[in-house]
Amino acid sequence: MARKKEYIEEEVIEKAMVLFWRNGYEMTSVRMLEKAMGINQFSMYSSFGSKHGVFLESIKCYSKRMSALIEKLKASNNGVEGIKQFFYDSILFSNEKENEKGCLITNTSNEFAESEDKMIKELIVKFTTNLKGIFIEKLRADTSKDEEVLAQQGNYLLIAKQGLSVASRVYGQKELNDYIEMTFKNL
Amino acid sequence: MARKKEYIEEEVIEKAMVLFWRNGYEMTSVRMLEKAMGINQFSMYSSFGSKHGVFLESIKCYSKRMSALIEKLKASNNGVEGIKQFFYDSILFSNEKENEKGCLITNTSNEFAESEDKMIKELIVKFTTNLKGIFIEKLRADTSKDEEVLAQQGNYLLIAKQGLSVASRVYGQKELNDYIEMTFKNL
DNA sequence: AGTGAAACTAAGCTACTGCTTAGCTATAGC
DNA sequence: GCTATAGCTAAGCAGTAGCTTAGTTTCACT
Repeated sequence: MARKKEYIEEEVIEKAMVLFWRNGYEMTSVRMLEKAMGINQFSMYSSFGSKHGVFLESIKCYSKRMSALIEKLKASNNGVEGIKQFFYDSILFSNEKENEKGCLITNTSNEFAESEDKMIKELIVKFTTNLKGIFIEKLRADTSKDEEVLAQQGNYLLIAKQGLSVASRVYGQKELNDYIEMTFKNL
Repeated sequence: MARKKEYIEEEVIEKAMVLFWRNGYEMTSVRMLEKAMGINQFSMYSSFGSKHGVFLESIKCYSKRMSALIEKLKASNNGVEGIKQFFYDSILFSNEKENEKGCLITNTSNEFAESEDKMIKELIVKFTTNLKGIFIEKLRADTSKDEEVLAQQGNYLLIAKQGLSVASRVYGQKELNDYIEMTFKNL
């Protein structure tokens, strides 16, 4: 006894996800979402409650899409080779969405670093701890590597993420494949 | 034959720098700058032209303040120990400004990653390539380390900075000292 | 003391933010 | 075919963004 929705929520959220991925949360306005999602602000707010709600669903959508790649990583028996493949797959996913950005969760983690947003933090922690665990497991399983070296590399990764390191972000996404190649060929 | 300025540009820029350092460019409003710098918007605009102008000068100010630490790093003869000291000095500089954030240049590099802002990019590249060069030089000079391992560590650093890595940003600034300690004690 | 130029204050400009609401339209059940 | 209900459109809300400007004050010079 009422009118039908003229859109499918999963479909419009996927479009929102791409936009948030490209611009980040703060740099994406409700007007931009309106255009990209192809629905009116009213529909957006009645479906997802707020801009924040749209963002949360977008992250969940991203997380869901990454699950397939993570399952593939889990299933791989070769430690380092599996992780390398995972990086390639991630880039493929980005290209598919015509997106030059890295990982949406990492970007969000950076943008919300000083924020107290519990729902966002929870989603990030859930995603990253899971993946970190799988990485460690895969690397441990690789008997060809010295554990001491792996530990050091892990710590370097953490320090770099802390942003205290001053390694530049000058290089573009294009050169990334080369870096991955360079890094993993020595492992 | 005119009125005197009631403020010193270097002094108010230092206050702007601290604010930008804490909040980033976009999250710092002209009203906030007005209060922090203790001058009126008109004065701000007549001295620096725009919010962007204030930001550029703030980065230059930061860069200048870091020069002292960089000179100390250059003068050090012990490779890894010098870099470790540099990290500690950086934290000290942050604490001095009652600031929990990492490096302003790194933060800016992240915030302006997809931007086309040439002046900002130029300042970032200048700062980072210089420091990266010094790091490499210092590490090369340390004969106690295997060059292969160093190369790998450098690449990891780059990959992590690219944001493709999914190492979490969950850890706070407080734990950072421990991480530095952990990382360098194995070097 | 009077004058011109620069620095000051405070109000106001337009554009945009996230979000709401009044009024119209399509639909399922009777 | 009528009605209740939910979705739709588009205008508009208050708040804030970066920036400008009209009007006033201070000062070095004559």
